[in-house]
Amino acid sequence: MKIRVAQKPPDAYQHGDLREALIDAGVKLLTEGGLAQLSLRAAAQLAGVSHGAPYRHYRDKAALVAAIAERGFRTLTKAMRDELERSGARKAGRKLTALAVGYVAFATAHPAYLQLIFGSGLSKEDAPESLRAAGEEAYLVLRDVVEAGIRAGELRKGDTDEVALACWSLVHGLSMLFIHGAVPKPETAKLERALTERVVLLLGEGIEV
Amino acid sequence: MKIRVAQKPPDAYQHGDLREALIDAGVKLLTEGGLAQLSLRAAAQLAGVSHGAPYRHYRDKAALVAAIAERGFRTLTKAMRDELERSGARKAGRKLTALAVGYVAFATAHPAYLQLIFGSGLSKEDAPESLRAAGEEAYLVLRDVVEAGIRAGELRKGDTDEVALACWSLVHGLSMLFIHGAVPKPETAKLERALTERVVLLLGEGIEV
DNA sequence: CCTACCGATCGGTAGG
DNA sequence: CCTACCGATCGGTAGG
Repeated sequence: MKIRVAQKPPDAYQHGDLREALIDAGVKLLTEGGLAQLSLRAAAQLAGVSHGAPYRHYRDKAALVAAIAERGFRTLTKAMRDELERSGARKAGRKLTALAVGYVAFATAHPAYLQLIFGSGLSKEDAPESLRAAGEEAYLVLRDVVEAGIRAGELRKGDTDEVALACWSLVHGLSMLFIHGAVPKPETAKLERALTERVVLLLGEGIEV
Repeated sequence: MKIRVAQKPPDAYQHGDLREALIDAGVKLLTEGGLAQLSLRAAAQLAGVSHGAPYRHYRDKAALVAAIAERGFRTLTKAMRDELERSGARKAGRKLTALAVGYVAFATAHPAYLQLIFGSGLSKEDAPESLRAAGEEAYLVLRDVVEAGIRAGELRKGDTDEVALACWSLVHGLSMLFIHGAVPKPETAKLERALTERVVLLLGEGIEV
């Protein structure tokens, strides 16, 4: 005889929005165990439903993955916007620094999102439209700042997308190196922020004589 | 009665070096199907041996993954050194550009390596010593160029590791964005190279006025 | 939304 | 280095 242990989380969703609850569960799995731990079945269990239930809301696993990635983009966009506002920056250089700090903080706080967005088989072609849009929105936060900076004469003249690409690459790369542990990760959020600011400053001023 | 179809590749390894053959197989799996397709069993099949055989050479799956990642680092190091030599660059700015071109070319030619190195659970702590050393060697190629550049007065004075971190972040981020398709990937290697050079130039000269 | 089931794959081990 | 086996997990579907 098998003892049946209650595995349903005490506060699983209650008839409410299983669709959202599954995303929550997926994020949790991702955060705690990485990409390999993300499965529809485990998400269903975490949400307190049977493993057949998710198919009422998602056609297949890829659909849930896309939904999680979409939320990731939205969270990232918000993190950047919040930091931008919080900083009260008015000049392009300061604004870009704020965006960078927001991006890196998001990345190190939720490494699973970046792993999912950039690490899974989600390539741009077969991504659902809403996911593509969420990614585009995040990019536009950066692009707008760059464009305004060039127009205001605070950034050197140049192709807006190319300058934005340089900023994005720098910050994304820094985030990935932090996440992977390739760089000794600063021990406090404050130190992380300071290092991020110095690295961004290098892009601002240039490293050559 | 079951028809037995020959699944052994015609030119699988022959009693030679199964250890190396399994790495080859793993790289192939990774390249063709991404991280999710990498399994010890599939690698064994590709190498033409039974699925129990790999355990004679690798304690577990993680050991094979580490071996593949190590080869990835060595290939990357070679790609950077080759491009550096090929360029004939003598000044730091040109050298850094060459390293960047080599890095990005490696990344887009072998996206699976970067996915494995930076995307799997290989964190710095539990990595075998040889893997850590291979990663360090790749970093030193960059660091040496930066250090020499600062000493020669071709790069602004500053913390060597911090400047190197900025370079690495920029190039790594650019590579990841290319791989993921977040940026419209240049259609030819020549265009990719040109874009990489322009982005690196932005770091060299700075984007602020 | 559940139970029961399918085929497939996996990591790993025993025993030779 | 092979065969045979283990327990586990997975995505997905049928049928209710």
